[in-house]
Amino acid sequence: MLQQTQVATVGPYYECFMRRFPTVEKLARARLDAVLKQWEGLGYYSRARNMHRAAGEILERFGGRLPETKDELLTLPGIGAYTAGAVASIAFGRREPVVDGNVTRVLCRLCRIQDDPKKSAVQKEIWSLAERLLPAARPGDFNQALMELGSEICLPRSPRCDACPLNRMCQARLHGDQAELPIRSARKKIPRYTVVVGVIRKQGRILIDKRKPEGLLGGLWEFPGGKKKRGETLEAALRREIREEIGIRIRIERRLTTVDHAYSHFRIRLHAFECVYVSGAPRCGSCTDIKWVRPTDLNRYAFPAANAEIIRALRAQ
DNA sequence: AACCCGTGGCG
DNA sequence: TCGCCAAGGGT
Repeated sequence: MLQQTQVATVGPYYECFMRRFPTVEKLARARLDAVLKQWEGLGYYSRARNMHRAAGEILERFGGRLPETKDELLTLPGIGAYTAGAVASIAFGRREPVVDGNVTRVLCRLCRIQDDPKKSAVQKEIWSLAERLLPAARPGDFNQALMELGSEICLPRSPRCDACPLNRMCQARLHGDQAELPIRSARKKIPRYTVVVGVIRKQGRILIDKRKPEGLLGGLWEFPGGKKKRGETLEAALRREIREEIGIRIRIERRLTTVDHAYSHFRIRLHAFECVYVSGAPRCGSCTDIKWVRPTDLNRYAFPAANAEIIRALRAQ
């Protein structure tokens, strides 16, 4: 959960998740849909799918006990260098370093590394540094302290060097360029799309579909729709998408709400329309399941954040 | 190596 | 409104 996600955001999710799946076996035997429902709103849903798979492998290959060595941890889906080091050192007291965004920033400043830390050669250097700095005693505490230093003191924008216990030995601060490190390469421009979806009603029920198991928002439910093409009106785009993807005809009643949303590598403006079913038998184009559900049952399904916003608008009216 | 993959907070 | 960033991993 903590991968690319701040501790404060994870907190409540962790509590609910551990109540629902208190053991590896409970998690392994749960349905993926139930796991995704607990993960709903956290993002990067492949983490949930990987954790579910990992639970199964822990059960089969390790007798239900999480392995303690970094090498064994690395064999589990969703566990990479950082997570393996974190679990081995924090949970099991092994002497393994961790390098996350915080540690990268702290070490780039401490040693005044002026190269792009995304480059693999530089990553190697940072891991090597972290390993050499790591004491034999309480490696987990040391790792957490280093990350905490990064998240609380050695801030990305305006580091609080006055409060930093390492300020006397920080090479970047010695040169006064701590705020410019680590150097970040120019980001690519993010595309923006206009998306239309329909809240389609038929006899008091609403049509939702389940996304493919992999890829963007994999395994989550959504209101059907798709991208608008250039020169197309919103309504025409919606009718086309519903016809192509779901195979039914609808009547568009009115606009429900408009949501601006940013994903990891593009942005959308999402227009949701209230619609009424007209004719045709719903089928799945690229989706894997499709259902008519009662409005009060929407909360049983895992929706992405932008769709949750639409449900809020639905309840508000 | 370069992409893909969410969401919320912050300035 | 926008870019940046977060206890990264998979392909």
